Amino acid sequence: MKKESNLDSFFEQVYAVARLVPRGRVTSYGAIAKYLGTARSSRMVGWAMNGAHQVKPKVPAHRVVNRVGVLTGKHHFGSPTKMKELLEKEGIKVKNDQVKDFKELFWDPMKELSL
DNA sequence: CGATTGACGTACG
DNA sequence: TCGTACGCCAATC
Repeated sequence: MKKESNLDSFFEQVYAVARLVPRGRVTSYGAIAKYLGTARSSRMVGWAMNGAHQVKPKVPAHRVVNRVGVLTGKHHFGSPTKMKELLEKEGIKVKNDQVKDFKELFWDPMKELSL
């Protein structure tokens, strides 16, 4: 069985960065997309997350939100509140499906990994 | 096979 | 400054 999911696919790159997000931190689709050089293909990052649950190891997609810190993909975690629960469990405060202090909790791959 | 949608973001008016 | 339009690429209908 051949698996081309070896950093070859754009999705795998997204998974790699998402997995690098430290606990208690969050990042945005655009940040990952831009880090990969496809800032305009931010949508693809979201699509990649679509398979994040079936990837191994599992990808902490709950730490990935849109650029405003809104849990846009909360509905894809099985339950519309699962994402919020996971974030709060990591110490991240979520209010109205929105991450509090998102700017402070924001984990920029380009800045952290490029440092 | 063609059109539409989708976990977003940037550009333009 | 706020609102609207477009782009991106893949999957689904």
